[in-house]
Amino acid sequence: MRVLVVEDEQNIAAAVDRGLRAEGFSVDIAEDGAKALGLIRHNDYAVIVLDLMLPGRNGYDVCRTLRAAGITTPVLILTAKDGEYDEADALDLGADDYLTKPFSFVVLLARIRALLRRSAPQRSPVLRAGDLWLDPAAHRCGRGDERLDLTPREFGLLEFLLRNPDTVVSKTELLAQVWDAWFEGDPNIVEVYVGYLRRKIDTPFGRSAIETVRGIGYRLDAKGG
Amino acid sequence: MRVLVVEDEQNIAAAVDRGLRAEGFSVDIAEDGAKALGLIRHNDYAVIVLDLMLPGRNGYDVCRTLRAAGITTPVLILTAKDGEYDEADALDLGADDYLTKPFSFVVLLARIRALLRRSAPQRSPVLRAGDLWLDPAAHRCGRGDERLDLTPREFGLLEFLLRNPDTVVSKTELLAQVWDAWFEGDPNIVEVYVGYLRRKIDTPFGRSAIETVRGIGYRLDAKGG
DNA sequence: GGGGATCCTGAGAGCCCGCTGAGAGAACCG
DNA sequence: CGGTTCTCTCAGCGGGCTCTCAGGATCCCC
Repeated sequence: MRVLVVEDEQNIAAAVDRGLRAEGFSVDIAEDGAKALGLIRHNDYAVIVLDLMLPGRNGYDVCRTLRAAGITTPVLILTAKDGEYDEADALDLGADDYLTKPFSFVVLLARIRALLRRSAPQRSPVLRAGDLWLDPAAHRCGRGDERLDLTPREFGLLEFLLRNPDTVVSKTELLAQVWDAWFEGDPNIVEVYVGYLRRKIDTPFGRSAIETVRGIGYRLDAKGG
Repeated sequence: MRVLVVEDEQNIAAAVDRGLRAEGFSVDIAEDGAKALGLIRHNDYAVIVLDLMLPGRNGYDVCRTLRAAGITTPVLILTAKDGEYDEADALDLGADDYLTKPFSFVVLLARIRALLRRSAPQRSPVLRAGDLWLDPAAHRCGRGDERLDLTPREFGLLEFLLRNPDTVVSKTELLAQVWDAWFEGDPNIVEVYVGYLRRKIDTPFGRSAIETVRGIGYRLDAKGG
């Protein structure tokens, strides 16, 4: 679940970044409107959080441009109370929701979740592979009756695998989708986390839902192993 | 497209029945859990709409029982807001989606459609030559029902041959396509790997899908040998 | 039928790939 | 501010895969 945050104030951007990641989102940050539009063109975001006050092309521009391009990704606008544009304007721009600075992170998170719920009418709450299940909305998962306790990163990894059952996904793809789009680290991190996951969802049950395809990547068995 | 509605309240059952029929579904109604399980055992439903509050065996029981029996039919649970079980529980039971009463028929219909879309198998194009098959996305292959265990290089070779059935491909071409474009080694490697492949896909089955065209290259028989 | 070219195959060496344990650093929580 | 959790790095290891090589088998042409 990827979110784009368009915000030039470093501290706000960093805080939102951290918070959303902790909730299992994959976050990209853009400091100005031009960069934002570039990212939007090449990526498929679930939600865009957009500050109106930006250097260069402002949020107003960005929102109009992407709507004109036929992109319907939900946009949540951040406005300063004393800003040039007020809350009412935000909705006219094509935004789906707005939030006035300063805001609490909890509220932001709630609004984002609301947008996600709203924008995904074809939402299918529970992903399944055999008796293995995961509910993205409730942020829970389990095997049969047994609940599984996963860290955010493990959860994101399992969610992505469950969305692509019986398909081999490469480590590069996993890095891009579950980690960052331009992750520059050691792909070994994927192996490490697949290992963690296996020790939670497979080993205790004597199953093997996650298969290694040597030289290619990993595959989640649609029957749960 | 058959739907089972498990609901004891006559007026709700009748309304849902009427509505779904108008949308082209074939509908069965069960007033209690026991009847529901009986119907499920003998019929193949596309979706099951299940009220949790039932006389006798309740929805909780029904859902767990059919999941335990390995039935993966999508289940949409109806819960009363003040009920014994809440929405969150529904997911643990093995349900795929839930809806809180009272609900509008439009919403119910949308949710059912979503479940149908998701349970529809997203088929990836599978390459075939007779009973020999290879699924590039899942990275699996086999002969008939029997699964074949190939190494990455063997898999790549077979995939390329299957993409060019009944065509003679030279060793140089295979080296360029399956190995590196600028492969500088001994072309004998192709012979070696064709040998490996034959011992896995042909010899055990008494077939000969891969033919040698002396002086030219190899050809894969489109009928699988 | 002989001889050369081509193909097949068994054995084995090296190495790449993926797995895992240990641990550092950062974030979070009381 | 101390403890805990989570993320990520690193290095070692073990196994299987890739590839080389050489000798034998097969084919084709003269």
